[in-house]
Amino acid sequence: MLTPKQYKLLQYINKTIKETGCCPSFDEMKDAIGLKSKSGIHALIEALVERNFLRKLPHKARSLEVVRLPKLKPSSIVEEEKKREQALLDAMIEIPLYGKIAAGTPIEAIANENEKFAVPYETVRGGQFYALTVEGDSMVDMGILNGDTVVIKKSSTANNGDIVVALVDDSEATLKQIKKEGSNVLLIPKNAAYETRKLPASRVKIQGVLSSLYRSYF
Amino acid sequence: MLTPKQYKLLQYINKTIKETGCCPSFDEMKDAIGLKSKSGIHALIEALVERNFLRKLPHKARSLEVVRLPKLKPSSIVEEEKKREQALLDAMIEIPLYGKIAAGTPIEAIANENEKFAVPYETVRGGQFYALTVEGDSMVDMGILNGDTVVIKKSSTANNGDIVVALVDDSEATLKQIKKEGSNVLLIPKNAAYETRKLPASRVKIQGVLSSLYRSYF
DNA sequence: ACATATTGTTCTAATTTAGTTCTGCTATTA
DNA sequence: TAATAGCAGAACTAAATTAGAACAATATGT
Repeated sequence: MLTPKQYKLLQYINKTIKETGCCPSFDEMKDAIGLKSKSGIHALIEALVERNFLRKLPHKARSLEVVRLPKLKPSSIVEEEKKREQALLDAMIEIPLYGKIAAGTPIEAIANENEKFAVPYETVRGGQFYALTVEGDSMVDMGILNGDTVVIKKSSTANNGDIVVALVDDSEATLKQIKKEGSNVLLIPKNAAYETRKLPASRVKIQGVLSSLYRSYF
Repeated sequence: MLTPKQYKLLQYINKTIKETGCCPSFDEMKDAIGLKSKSGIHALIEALVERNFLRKLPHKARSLEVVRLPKLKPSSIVEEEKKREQALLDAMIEIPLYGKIAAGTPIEAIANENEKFAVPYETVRGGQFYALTVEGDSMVDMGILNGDTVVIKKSSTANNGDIVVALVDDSEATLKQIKKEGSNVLLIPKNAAYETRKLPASRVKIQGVLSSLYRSYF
C-alpha cells in the first residue's frame, strides 16, 4: 500500500485528470503537493508505477494514467457499520486516570492503575487512551482550565498545532501546543502570562495528543 | 489461530488502509495496539506475513497489504467484547441532546428526542438532565467554547454565580452566569466583548444549571 | 528545419522517517 | 531451575522526502 505522500499525489493526479481531461505536469504537481523541486515528484511517480497505481510512457509529457485507486470503503458501508456498532460502542469504558499534569514528573512514574475515568467508548476507539487532571492555568486561552480532566490518546508523534502531553528531558510532563521548527520543537502555552519554550527535538518526547476534555461544575 | 495481539494489529492495519488509503507506520501501529516499542510490531508482522494474512514489498516502507482476514476471533477478544456489552447495560445513560444554545429559541421548542448524548451514570443522578451544544463565544473567559457540549441539570432556581440556561421573555435561551440584584436579575457573559444584561426577574426563567462540560478535539 | 519553451530525467546531497536487529528484562510454564 | 514467549529500549540500517541544478527529450511556433 501507499505512503501518505504517494496517496496525496495519486489523488491529485486522479482528480486533475477527471476534471481537466489531461494529466498535470511535474511542475503543477510539485506546486499542488507543496514541494519546491520536481525531482521529488519523479520519485513518487516511480513508486506509484512500481505499485501499479499509475502507468506512463517514458519521456512523453503528460502521459500518466491512473490504473487503480486504493479502494476506500464506500461511505454507505461505513454508515451501515457505524449504525450497527453504535449500540455496542456507545457504552462507557474506563480508562486509567494517571494523575495531574502540569510539571515535574513523567506520566509513567505517577501512573496509578487504581484510578479510572469513564468516557463513552466510541470516543476512545482506535488507540490507547488515558486521562489526566489539569493543574495550572497555562492553557486557559484555549478553554482548558485548572481542574479539567483531559483525555489523551497515546502517541509518540503529533501534527503541528496539536495539543500534546510533552515530556521534557525525561523528567517534566506538560500539556502544551506543539510546533516543529527544523530540528527544534516549540512548546506553546495558551496564556499570555507564559512564554513559549524552544527546545531541541531530542529533549522532547511526545506522550500523547489531546483528544477530549471533561469538566464538572460541582 | 492468531494471538490477540496479532488479531488486533491485523484489524488495525486493515481498517487504516480502508479508511485512509495508506499503510500505517510501525510507530503508529505500536501506539494503536498499545506497545511501547516497535520491535514487537516487527515480530507480529513477520508472524502475519508467514501465516499469509499480510504481504509486503521487500525493502519498502509502508508497503503492507492485507491478504485475508481471519474467520475466527481469538477467544480472549470475544471475552472482551462480551464484557463491554455488559458494561453498556450498567454504566451508561443517555440524556437528550436538545440542540444549540446561544440565542433565539426556547429550548423546549427545539427539543429533538432523537438525538442523545451519553454520559456516565453517576454524573446525572438525582435530577433530570439534558445536553446542549454551545454556539458562540460569549463564555470563552470561563473556558466554555463554541462547539462544546454542556450538560444541564433541570432546575427553575439557581444560586448567585451559577451558570444557567436562562429563558428571557419566553423566547430567547442563553447560557450565562446569573446574579440576583433586588428584583432584577443580571445575566453576565464571560467575554469582555459582551455586555451584562440587567432584567426584571419576571422576564427571566431559569431552565437549568450548568453541571458539566464535554469537548472533543477531533 | 530551426530556435525556443516545456516537460521529464538524472544526480548529488542533506534531512527526516521508517524498518530491522540485538540485548536484556519479566512473567510464565515445564 | 531452565526454557520460553513477549516486550522495552537502544543502536543501527534502509527508505522516503526534499532541494537544487544540470541535462535530455519532446512540443511548439516560425
